[in-house]
Amino acid sequence: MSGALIVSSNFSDNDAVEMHILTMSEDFHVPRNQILAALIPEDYQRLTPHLERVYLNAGIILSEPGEAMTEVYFPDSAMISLVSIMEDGSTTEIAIVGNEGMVGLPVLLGGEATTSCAMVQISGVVIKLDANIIKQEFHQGGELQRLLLLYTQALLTQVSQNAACNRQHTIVERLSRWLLSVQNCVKKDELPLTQEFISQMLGIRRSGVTVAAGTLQKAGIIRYSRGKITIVNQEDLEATACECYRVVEKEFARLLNLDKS
Amino acid sequence: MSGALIVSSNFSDNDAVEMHILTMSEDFHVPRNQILAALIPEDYQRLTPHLERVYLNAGIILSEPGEAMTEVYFPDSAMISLVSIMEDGSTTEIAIVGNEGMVGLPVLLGGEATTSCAMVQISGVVIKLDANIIKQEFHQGGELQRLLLLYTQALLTQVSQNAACNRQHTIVERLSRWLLSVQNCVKKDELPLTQEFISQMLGIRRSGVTVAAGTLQKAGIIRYSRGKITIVNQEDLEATACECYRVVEKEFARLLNLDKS
DNA sequence: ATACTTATGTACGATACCGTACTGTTTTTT
DNA sequence: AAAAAACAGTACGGTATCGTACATAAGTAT
Repeated sequence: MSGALIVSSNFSDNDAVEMHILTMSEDFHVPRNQILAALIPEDYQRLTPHLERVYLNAGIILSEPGEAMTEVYFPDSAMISLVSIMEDGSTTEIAIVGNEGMVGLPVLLGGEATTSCAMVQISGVVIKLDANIIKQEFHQGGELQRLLLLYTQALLTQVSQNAACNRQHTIVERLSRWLLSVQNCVKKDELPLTQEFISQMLGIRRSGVTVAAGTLQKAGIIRYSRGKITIVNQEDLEATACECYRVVEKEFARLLNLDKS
Repeated sequence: MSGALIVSSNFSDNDAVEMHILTMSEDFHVPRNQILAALIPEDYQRLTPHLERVYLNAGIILSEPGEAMTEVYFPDSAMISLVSIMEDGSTTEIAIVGNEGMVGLPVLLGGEATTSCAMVQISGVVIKLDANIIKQEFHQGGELQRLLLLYTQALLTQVSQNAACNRQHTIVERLSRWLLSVQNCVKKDELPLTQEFISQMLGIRRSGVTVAAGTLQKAGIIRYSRGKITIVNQEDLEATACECYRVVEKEFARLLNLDKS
C-alpha cells in the first residue's frame, strides 16, 4: 500500500477517469472524513490496515443500480452524488455525499445494492474500505455503528427534503440550494461544474440551467464560465435558495454535530 | 391493557380523531404487520407484554417535526404517510408506511425526531411499542435489528424514488402510482380517500386531482364519489402509472421478501 | 323540509418549464 | 493552423400545472 498505482475504472463517458491510489501520508490517521475522524483511536486503529486512500476523477461510477457493493467509500475531499436514472435516461440527484458521510450504506443495512447510482461529481480523495471489513466492525455495535446509523438518518432527511423540494420549488431556488450544498461539501467558493452536469443533477434541461445561472450572475451572486462556477455572494445565495437548504443543514448539524447540507 | 379506552389526540383539523385501545384478542401473537410476523417466536414473545394494539382514525398525527418519538408504530391495517410540510404550509408525501414497515426509525437510528410528520392516512390498527423497549431489543443485534435495517433501506429506496418521481412524472402517472401503492398497503380495491387528501400527498392542487382522477375514471380504470375511490382495472392502472411503482415494488420484494410499494 | 357543510366539477388566464434547434464562443485535438 | 469538441447563450412554440374563483351535487344537521 505504498507507492502510486493506477487502476482503470468502469466509467465510460469521460476521458479523465483514472483512479490513483495515493501514497499514504504521515497524517493519514487524521482523515478529513468526519465519520472516520470521530472514531475513537482504538476503533480507528483497527480499521487502518484496511483503509485505502484513492483519488477519484469526476465521472467515475462507484456503484451501479442493482450491483452488490464490494467496497464502501468515505469521501475526504471528493463529492459523490447519488443519482436515480429512469428508463428514458433522465437523471435526478437524490443526495449528495461529502466528507460528512459514506457511500455504501446498503452494505450495512443488508440490501447490498441500491436502485440508484453513486458517481463522483467533484474529483478528490476518498477512503476506500472493503465491505466485509466494515460489515464486521459495524455489527460489533460500537461507535462506528452509532455514527453510521446517525448518518443513515441524516441521509434519509436529505433525500426526503429533496423529494418535497423537487415538488415545490423553482429552478432558481433549487439551483441556489444545490450550489450552497456543493460549496459546503468541498469547502471552496470555486466549483468545477458544467451546466450540463448541473442539469442532470437537478433533473432539468441544460438550457434551463443557463437561464437560472444567468439570473444569479446578473444579480451578482455567482460568476461563471466554462465549467467553473464561483460563489461571489454567499449571503444573497442563501436568500435565493429555498428553505430546504437550511432545514437539511440544521438537521445535519443536530445529528452529526457539524455543518453541511 | 384490557377493555376499551379512549385517548384524545393532538390532531385538530378533523372531528373523528379518537384513539381506541382495543382489547387484546387471542390471536394477537399473529400480527399482520410483517416485521413482527417475521420474528422468531422467542424474540416476539419478549416483546409481547409491551405491545399495544390501537385503532387509529385517519388524520391522527403520530409524530410532529422536531419532536422526539416516545413510541414506535407497526401498522397492521392502518396506513401511515410521512409528510414534509414547508414553511408556506404546502405538503408533500415522502413515503407510505403500511404493514410491511414501522413508523419511528429515528428512535433506532439515534436522531429521535425527524423533520417530517407521520400521520394516519387510512384508519386502522397499529401496534404500538415503547421507544425504550424497542431500542433495547434493537441494540441486542438480533433478528429484529436485521429486519429493521432492511426496512430502513427499503424506506430509503421509496423516498429516493419519490424524489426522482416528483421531478420527472406527470400528475396522472403519479396519481396512478400512488393509488396502486395505497391499494397494496390496505389490500382493498375500495379506498377511503378524498381528493383534498390526495392533493396534499401529491403536493398538487385539489382541482388537479379532480382532473387527473376524471381522466382515469373516463378510461374506466377507477370509479369514485365523495371520498371513496374504487380501483376497477388494476392492470390498466399499472400501465398508466410511472415505472416508479414497479421499481419500488420490486425492491421491497427483494429486501423484505414480500410484495408492496 | 331546510339549511349547512363537504366533496367534486369546471373554467380561464398566468406561469414555469420543456423540447428543440441554432449560434457563438472557448478549449482540445490533429 | 485547422478541425473538432465542449460549453454556453438565446429563442420560440408547446404543455403541464398553477391560482383562483365559482358552480353543482351529495351527504349531514337542525
